[in-house]
Amino acid sequence: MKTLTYAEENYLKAIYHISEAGKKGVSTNDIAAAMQTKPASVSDMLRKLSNKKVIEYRKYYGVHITEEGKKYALQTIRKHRLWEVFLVEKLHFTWDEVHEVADELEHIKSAILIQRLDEYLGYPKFDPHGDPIPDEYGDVKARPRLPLSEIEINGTGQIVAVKDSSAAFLRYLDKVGAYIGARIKVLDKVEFDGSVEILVDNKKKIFMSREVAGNVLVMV
Amino acid sequence: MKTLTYAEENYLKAIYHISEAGKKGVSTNDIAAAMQTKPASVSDMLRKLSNKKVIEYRKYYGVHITEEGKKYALQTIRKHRLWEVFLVEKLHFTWDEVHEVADELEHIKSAILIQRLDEYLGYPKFDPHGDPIPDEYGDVKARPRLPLSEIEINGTGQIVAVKDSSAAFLRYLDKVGAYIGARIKVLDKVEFDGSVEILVDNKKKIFMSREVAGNVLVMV
DNA sequence: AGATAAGTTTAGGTATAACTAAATATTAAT
DNA sequence: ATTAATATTTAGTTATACCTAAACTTATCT
Ligand SMILES: [Mn+2]
Ligand SMILES: [Mn+2]
Ligand SMILES: [Mn+2]
Ligand SMILES: [Mn+2]
Repeated sequence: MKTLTYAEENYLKAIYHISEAGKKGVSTNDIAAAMQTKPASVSDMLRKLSNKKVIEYRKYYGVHITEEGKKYALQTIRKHRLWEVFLVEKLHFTWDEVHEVADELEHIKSAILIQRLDEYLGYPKFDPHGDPIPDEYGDVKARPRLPLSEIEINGTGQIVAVKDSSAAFLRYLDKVGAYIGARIKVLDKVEFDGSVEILVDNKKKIFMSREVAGNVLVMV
Repeated sequence: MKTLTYAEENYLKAIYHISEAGKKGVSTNDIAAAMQTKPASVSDMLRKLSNKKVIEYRKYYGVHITEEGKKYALQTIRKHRLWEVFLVEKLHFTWDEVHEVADELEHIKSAILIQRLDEYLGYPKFDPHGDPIPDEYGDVKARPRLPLSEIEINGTGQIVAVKDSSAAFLRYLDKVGAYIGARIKVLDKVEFDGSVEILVDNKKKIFMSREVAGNVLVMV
C-alpha cells in the first residue's frame, strides 16, 4: 500500500477520468488543462507517478494508467462520491454545491471512516450527479446511458446522470425542472439547431438546446 | 480573512492549547514537543506566524498568541470537536478512535459545511471528551470542573471530561466503567498513594490510581 | 523532404515545511 | 562574575509542487 500525496491523488484521478473518456494515451496538455496547471508541472509529476508505478510513461507519447494506479484512482473517486452523497442527503447541500468540498474531503485517509460512511449512507450506488460509486475493491457498476440529444422523437427514458456537473449547468437544470430520476419523453426535435422539446413526468413540457440535451444522460 | 496553511493551523492550535494551560509565553521547546518536531523547525514557523500577525514573537522569549490568532485557533478547534461529535454520534466511532481523523477533517475549508454540520448535530456544546465546542464567533462556554483526585471523601459529582484523551487512557476508562455523564461519589481515598475508590451511578464500585483520577474531570 | 507549428521536456528558480549541525543567547550553578 | 548547562536561532540541505523560459521532439504542411 503506497501512500500518495494529495497532489498525486489529484493527478491520478484526472488521468483516470481522461483515459475513460478517450481510449488512447493521455497527453500532457490534456492533463494540464484538467488540473489547471502548466504542462511543465505535469511533466514533473508524470516522472513521480511513473516512479511509483501508478502510470506507464513514455516521454512525448502520453501516459497510460496501470492496474494499480486505477485502483488508487477509483478509491479516491469512491470517497469523493460518497462524500457528495453525504453532503446532499444529510447536510442538505444542493447538487451544485458539493463538488469543491468533496474535492477536499476525498483526501482524508481513513479506511474505517469510508467504510462507516458508506454504511451510514445505506451503501448508495450513485452520487448526486448520477455517477456510479465504486465499491471498496474498485468495482464500478456501469449503467448504460446515452445523451438525451440522441433519443428519437417519442422515445422515452429516465434521466440518470449529467455529463457536465459544473454549478452553472446544474443550476440551469434546476431552473428548467430537470432532475435525476425524472421520466422523460421526447416530444419534438428541431432539425435546424438540434434543440428538443421533452415532457417531464408526463406533466411538464420543457425545451432544451442541443448543447444542454447533450449533457443530460438518459437510460432508455 | 487570512488563509493559513495546514501546518500553520496546526501550530497555532498547539500554541493556543499550551498557552491555555499555563499563562506565560509559550516556549519553542514546548511547541516542538507538542508538534513532535524539532525546535529548529518551530523557529522557522514562528517567524511565519509572526509575519501573519497571529502571534507576537520576541526572539528567545517565547510567543504569545494575538486576539486574531486566537480566533483562528478556536475556529480550528471548533471544527475538530464538531467532527469528533459527528464521528461518534453518527458513524459510531468510539471516543478513542476519533482524534486522528478529526485532526485531518479540521482543515477542510468551507464555512457552510461547518454551519450545516453543526445544525445537523443539533448544535452540540461539548465533544465526546467533554471539551467545549466554541461557537462560530469563537466563544467558549467553560464549565467549572476539577480533577476527580481532588474531590473529598463522600463528595459527589458528575464526570464531565477527561484531561488526557489518548486512546490508551480512554480505553482504560471504558474497561473500568467510567464514562462522561457518570454520577460519582468518592467512597475512600488512600492517603499513601492517592488512589481513590468511587461509586459510579450508585451501583458500581471502581478503583482508580491517583494518576488516573487526576485525568478525570468532575463537575460538583 | 524540409520547414514550420504544436506539443513536451529540461533547466533553473520560488515557496513551504521539514531536517542536522553549528552558532548564539539566556539561565543556572559555582 | 565566570563558567557551565540549557534553550533557541541560524545556516545549509532536502523534498514536494509549483512557475517561466529555453531546448528539444513529434506532427503537419507545402
Ligand atoms: Mn464531484
Ligand atoms: Mn459527482
Ligand atoms: Mn481530538
Ligand atoms: Mn476531543
